Formats: sequence, C-alpha cells, structure tokens
Amino acid sequence: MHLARAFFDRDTVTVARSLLGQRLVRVLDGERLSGLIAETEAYGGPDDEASHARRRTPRSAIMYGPPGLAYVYFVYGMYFCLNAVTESDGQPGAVLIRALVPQEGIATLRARRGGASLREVANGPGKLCLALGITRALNGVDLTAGSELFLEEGCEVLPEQVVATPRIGVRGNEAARSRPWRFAWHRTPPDRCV
DNA sequence: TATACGATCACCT
DNA sequence: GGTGATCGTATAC
Repeated sequence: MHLARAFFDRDTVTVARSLLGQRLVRVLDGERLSGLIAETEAYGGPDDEASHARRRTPRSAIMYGPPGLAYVYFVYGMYFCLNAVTESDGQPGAVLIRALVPQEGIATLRARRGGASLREVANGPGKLCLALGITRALNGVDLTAGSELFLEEGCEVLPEQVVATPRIGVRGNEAARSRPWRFAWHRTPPDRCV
C-alpha cells in the first residue's frame, strides 16, 4: 500500500522524522528492489539557506509544488540524490533520503554497487540512487501512486531509536548549519521488523 | 556566453 | 585525515 499524499502534506521536519522506517520501493526491469529508510534530512524554503528552495529556480520549482512527488537532482558531476516533496502546494519543502537498510533484491543491489557489502550498499544518498537505479528520469514521479518508484508503509520506529543531528555537508548561515534536521534510525538488534 | 561550485563518493596516506 | 573526479545549475557578465 502506497503512503498517502496526506503523509507528505505536513511540516517538512515532521515528514523527515516520519519517513524513518518506511519502505522505499523501486521496480527495475520487473524486479522489486527495496529498503527501509534509515536516514533523512529536512530542507525548507527561503528561510533555509541550505535548501535548493532558498530561491525559486527552474530546478527548485518542484519543491514549491504539490507534496508526494520525487525530486531527483544531480550533484558533483556524478551522483543523483532523491527527495520527497513536502508541504502543501505552493509551500516549499522536501526530505532528502540519505540511507536505506536493504530489504528486497539484495543480490541485484549488491551487483549494481560493485559487490559492496550489505551495509555499504545504500548507506549514502548517492549510493542508494546507484543501487536502485534512480536517475533524473524519475524526477517528478508521484511517490504516492507510481509503479517504478514509490513508498510503502514499513516498520514502526520508536522515538528512542531516533537520533537528530545537524545536516551533512551543508553551507549557509549559522541557522542553516545548526538546525538538527537530520534524522537517523539507530536500530537496536534484535529488531522484530525486518 | 562564461565561470564557480556543490544536500558525494572512492581511494589515498 | 585529505583530495580528485566531473558536469548541471545558478549567477554574474
């Protein structure tokens, strides 16, 4: 069952926290590849100097649009990063998906990542896009209704399993750099939800 | 048109 | 710990 649009039509920080444990699914060449979201970051609008949506440009316009769409951008000349657009139409925001715990299609995921170990397959925003075959061709797809890239309800994440820290690799003013808008799921084994 | 640089990663020491 | 790869995007001429 896809996550509903209402899930994304909320405050961006709330969505970032709530996406932990949800399942990201990619159907590639007919095969289901998936993982549980283990790390996210919230990005805001004009008042967030670290966000692409600090200004409205052709690239960032999607962050100002309706919630639940994928925003895929290209960085450092070689990597893609996947975001989910948040907040109601007209209000900018998105959540960067930074890491996954692989679930389905593990052999394919590892092969696509040059035989990387399970924990290294998707433990970074560029890595998970390589593993799942996410490129800018998927920019703008509806994550609440799509068939090649979408989100499903995953595992419950308890508050004590969540760590909040400043965002990784961001520039901007002190406010942008210090906001604790990165959320990481610290799994304490044994974990019943696999 | 031209230029500077980044929401990263892999590999090096 | 540090650095190079590599190019779309934003912004300044």
